[in-house]
Amino acid sequence: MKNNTYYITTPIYYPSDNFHIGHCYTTVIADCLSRYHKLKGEDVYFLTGSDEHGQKIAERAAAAGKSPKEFVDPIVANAKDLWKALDIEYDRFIRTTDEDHIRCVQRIYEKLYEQGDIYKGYYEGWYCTPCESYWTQSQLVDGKCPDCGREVKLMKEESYFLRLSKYQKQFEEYLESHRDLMQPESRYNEMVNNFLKPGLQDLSVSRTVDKLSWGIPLTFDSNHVSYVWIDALSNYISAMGYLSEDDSLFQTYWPASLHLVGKEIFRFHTIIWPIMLMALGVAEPLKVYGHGWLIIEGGKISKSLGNYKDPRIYIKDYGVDTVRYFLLSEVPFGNDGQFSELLMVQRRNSDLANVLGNLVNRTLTMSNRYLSGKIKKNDVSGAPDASLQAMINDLSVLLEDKMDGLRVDEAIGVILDLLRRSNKYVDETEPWKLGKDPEAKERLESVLYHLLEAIRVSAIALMPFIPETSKRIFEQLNTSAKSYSDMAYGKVDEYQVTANPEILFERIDEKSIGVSEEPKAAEKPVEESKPEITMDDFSKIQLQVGLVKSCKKHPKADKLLISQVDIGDRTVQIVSGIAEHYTPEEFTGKKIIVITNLKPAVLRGETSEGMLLAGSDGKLLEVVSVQDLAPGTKIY
RNA sequence: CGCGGGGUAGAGCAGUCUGGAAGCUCGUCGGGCUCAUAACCCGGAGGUCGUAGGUUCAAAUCCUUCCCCCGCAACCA
Repeated sequence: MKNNTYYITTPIYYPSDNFHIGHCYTTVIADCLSRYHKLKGEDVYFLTGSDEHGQKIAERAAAAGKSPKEFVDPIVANAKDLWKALDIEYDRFIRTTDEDHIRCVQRIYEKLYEQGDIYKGYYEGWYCTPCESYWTQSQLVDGKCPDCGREVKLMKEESYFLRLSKYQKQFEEYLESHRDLMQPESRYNEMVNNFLKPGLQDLSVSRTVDKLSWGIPLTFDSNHVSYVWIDALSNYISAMGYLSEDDSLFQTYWPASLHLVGKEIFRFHTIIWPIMLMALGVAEPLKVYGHGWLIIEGGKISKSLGNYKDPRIYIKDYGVDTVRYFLLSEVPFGNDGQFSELLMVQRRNSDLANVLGNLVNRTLTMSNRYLSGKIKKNDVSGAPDASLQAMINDLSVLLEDKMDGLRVDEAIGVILDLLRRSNKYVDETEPWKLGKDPEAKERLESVLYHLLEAIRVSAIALMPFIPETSKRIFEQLNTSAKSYSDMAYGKVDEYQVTANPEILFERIDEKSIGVSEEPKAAEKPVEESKPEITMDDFSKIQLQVGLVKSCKKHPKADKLLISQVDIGDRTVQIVSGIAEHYTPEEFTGKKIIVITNLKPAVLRGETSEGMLLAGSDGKLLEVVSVQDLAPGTKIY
């Protein structure tokens, strides 16, 4: 890597469905950091993309009667359109179905295979045929399947494995001197304690074609395709031409300066990926940042819950910069943040309309009214000038400090501080009074010049965050002093500002959005329906009323309750994952609906002889119950 | 005793490492101003800094107890 390069990536997202505001969050941060480093004059490469292989997409495509590629194409097209709408300036959108990626992944497999870091092995496990699952010795209950309690047999299935274990020690040593690989650092212990200390297991990296066809074929074994992580993680170097005829990008940009990832895939990026690279003899990425999530009304954004709208609706209603600004400012470093339309509008009103927009508007109006829009640099100084000048000149340093630390939200705060100070400066200097005093023309010009400089420098700082707005500000100021080196007081000799200032951000009445928000969230179920079934299928299920006679917590699991349920002719034990929603006391005595002919299962050592009906939206969970029917009554 | 993070004004956070007047943004109440987008500026109210104890001249900050939240892992028929 050359000194002056900056290579940043987002995860490649899984296009089993259209992207939501959570994807936007990661991508907008990446875009912001990318633009910031470009602004500083660095040679930036910004990669994003989609991860298109795997079981789930194969299944969803089959359900839709399409090939996987056909299924994914429109989703990817839609994603690109979304990034365009969000002003995302990426250098490449890589798809794991791209020719060059596939070729690169195959070569990586070959290389690792040839040097013995990938070996053919077997899931050696106890296989339960009816459950189609493997279990380790320790998972077995009385030597039987922990799921269904039946006999298991020792079976082997072919798979290739990546020797993570071989590199464990080497990686641990590397980590000790590169703690800042993991950002925020608080996740360091989490990773080391949970995954490294217990010892790394070799990672299964292939599937046989009869189990999974939608993957990259392995060149040395036509019976296997790639499975998940080598395929997905390699995108960061396949996009750079690693192991290809032209690897100039790789030579220029690798190692990556920053992989931005959600905290749910942090582990793969900070353990498996570095070890993979170690095995390939390739340098480690410099940093991996696991950011928090946007939370909607207490719950994670989720495709299956359908608790989100197409982000383009917000862009259309409020403008791209309102959405970008909110995403960048709302979520504290490494923590989760709240997303709601109301919060977004509030932030737009208070920061963008009141502080920024109004400052620009009042300054331009006075410039035109009192000095016909022509303001020269001028030395007639007054009391508050020095402190404003100091803030203008300090901005780039403060901004750099925050951005280097990935404190994007705090970086915005630093810019807002200057804008707030500028609004205060207006009150301190009272230019409207100076404007009425012919003697004070020089001083007035100096005051307005200070304000224009504060706005200009702020607008430069805001370019990575809200580029469209910065552009509009430069147009209204009619200035070309907008490079990084222009972030200092006094870089413009004379302004001739626009005669017709336009409002940057109209205030939005909060009442106009509060109403429509809540119903709409629930209105839009994105969850796919299950395939049609026949009456025959349904009649296989035996549903009966059950009376919960007693109930206790599962001694070895947090989420499970164990209930003794009277279903008329007998009493059965049912284990259910509702401990977070019901206490044993309040659950006892309920009359519930039970599936009574379900194959018994063993959950953490307790037999469950049925299943109860309950509904959940991800947050609220309610068990279906009846009033008057007697235990044992059949439900149709 | 699986591992980790956190509890500071109605909301969201900083301050804790390196002990020394409890701070910022939003909201709220009052005042000012009139260049501006009901904006902007100033001021007020609002805190047992989770709890109990300890160290110290001095504790949000250091030590110990307990309580509560959230992640990870496990588990969710």
